[in-house]
Amino acid sequence: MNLHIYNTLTNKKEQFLPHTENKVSMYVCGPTVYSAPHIGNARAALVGDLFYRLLQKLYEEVIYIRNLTDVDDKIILESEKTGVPINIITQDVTKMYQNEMSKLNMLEPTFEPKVTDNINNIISTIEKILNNKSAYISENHVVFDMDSFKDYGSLSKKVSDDLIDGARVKPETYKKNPKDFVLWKPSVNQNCGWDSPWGYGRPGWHIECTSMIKSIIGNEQTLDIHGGGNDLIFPHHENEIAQGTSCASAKYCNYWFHNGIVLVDKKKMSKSLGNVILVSDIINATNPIVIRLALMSSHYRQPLNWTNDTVNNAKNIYEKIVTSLDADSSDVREDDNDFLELLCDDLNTPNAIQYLVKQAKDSKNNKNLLPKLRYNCDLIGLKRNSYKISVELKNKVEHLISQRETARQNKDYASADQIRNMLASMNVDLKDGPSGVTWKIKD
RNA sequence: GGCUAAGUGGCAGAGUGGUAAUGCAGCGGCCUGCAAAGCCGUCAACGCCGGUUCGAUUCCGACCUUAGCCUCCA
Repeated sequence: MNLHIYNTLTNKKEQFLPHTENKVSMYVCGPTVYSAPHIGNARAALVGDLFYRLLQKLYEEVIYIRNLTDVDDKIILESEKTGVPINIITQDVTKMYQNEMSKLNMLEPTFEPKVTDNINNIISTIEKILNNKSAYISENHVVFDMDSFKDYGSLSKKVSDDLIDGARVKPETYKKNPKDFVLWKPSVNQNCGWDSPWGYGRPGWHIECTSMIKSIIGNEQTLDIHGGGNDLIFPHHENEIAQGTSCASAKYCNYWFHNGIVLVDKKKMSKSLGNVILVSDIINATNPIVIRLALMSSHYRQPLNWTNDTVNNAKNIYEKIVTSLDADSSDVREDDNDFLELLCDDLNTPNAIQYLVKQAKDSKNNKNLLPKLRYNCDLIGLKRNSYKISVELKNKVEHLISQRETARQNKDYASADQIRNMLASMNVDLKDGPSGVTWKIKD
C-alpha cells in the first residue's frame, strides 16, 4: 500500500517514498508553551498523530519528533506580565499540553525535544552556518544572510520582491537585507539567556527546529516529512529550509505537509478577537474522543470552521459507532485494507469516517464486520472511554430501574418518568428495548 | 497591493467527463405508555460567464466572493 501526501513544496499530491527504505523520520512543529493549548494546537498535533499511526502501519521504523518551544519572546512577556517565573510557566503549560493531548488519545512522539535542552546543539548549528558563510555577525546578532540562499520562497511560492511589497517587514539596523533573519540575539533578560561565542543571548525563533531535527537524525541526513500549521509556511518553514540547507550538504526535507487553521465563526481564532477555544474548555464539556472525531471531520488541509454543529455531528457519529461496537464483547481485530487505503490518500479522514459509519451500520446485520470496525477505530485512535462504575452506583442505578419497572407495570407512568429523569441527571441513559431495559453512562 | 487556497442541498461535508455519498436538521410512517434508539420512505445543492467536448459540477480561462499568509501564531 502506498501513502500519498500533498507536498507543499510542489503543491501536488505525491507518493511518499522514505529516504532510507523502511525508515521514516517526521517532525511536526509543536506549541510554544506560554498559554493553555487551544483547539488549533490540537488539530496540528492530531494531523501529526494520524500520520504517525499510519506510518507505523506501513514502515518498520518511524521516528516522530514533536518539539516544545520553551524559549520565546511571548514566554518572557507572559512572565513579565504575570510575575510567574519563566520556567514555571513553561513547565505548567507543558504538563497541560501533554495531559490534554493524551486525553485526546495522541500517541507520545518518539522524541519531544525542548529548546532549553538544546542550546549547545543550536550553537553548533549556527557555527556550521557561519562556517559556510551563510550568516554574519552584526551588533551582537548572528543573522542569516539571504544573499547566500537563492532558493528562498520555494515553499511558500512567494517571489522575493513580494516580500518587500508588503512593506510590513521592519528594516532592522543590524540586517543587511530585510529578508535576513536572526539566528542568535543578545538577551538583556537575566532569566532567559545563555553564554555563546557571540555573547550572552538566546536563539532566534527558527533555528531551534532545524537544530533539534539535525541533532536527532544526524546533520547529514534528510528529514522525510515535516509538518505544521499552514500559518507557519512563511516565514518559519521557509527560513528553516534556508538554514537547514546551509548547515549541511544534504537536502533538508523531502515532504512538507501543512494543516489548515481552525476558524471560529469563520474567523481565525486569535487572542485579539477573543474567540480562542481552549482544549481544556471543550474536553471538560465533551468526551475528548468526540472532539478528536470532530477534528477529523474535515480534511486536514481545509480550514475547519468550529461550531456547535461540528461537535454535535461528531457526537452522533461517535454514538453510532459505539452502539455497534457494544453489540459484541469480543475484541478480535482484523486488518481492513480498504480503510487503510482511504487514509493513505493524503489522510482522507472525512472519507474514512464515512466508511466507518457505514461499516458500523452494516455490522448490525453482519457481526463479521466487527473485528474490522475495531481495528479501524484503533487505527485512528477512536477508543472507548472506560468508565469506572462503582458498585454503589451500579446498585443504585439498578435499584432505581427496578422501581421504575414496577411503576411501569402498574401503569404509573408519572413516577416512571420521574425516575428516568432522575437517572438522566446522574448521566445515566435508559433504553427500553424489546428484551428489557439497558442503561449506560452517557459519554 | 502581492502570494496561497477554497466556493456543492437549511447546516456540515465527500465525490465524479455522462446531473451527486454520508451525517445532522425537516417531513411521512413503523415501533413505544411516552421517550430514546432502530428501521422504512421522502424533500432539497454543484458561485457567475465563456471555452474545449457528443456531453462538465468535474478540464481550461476570466470574473465575483470567502479565508489564510505577507507582523507573533498550530
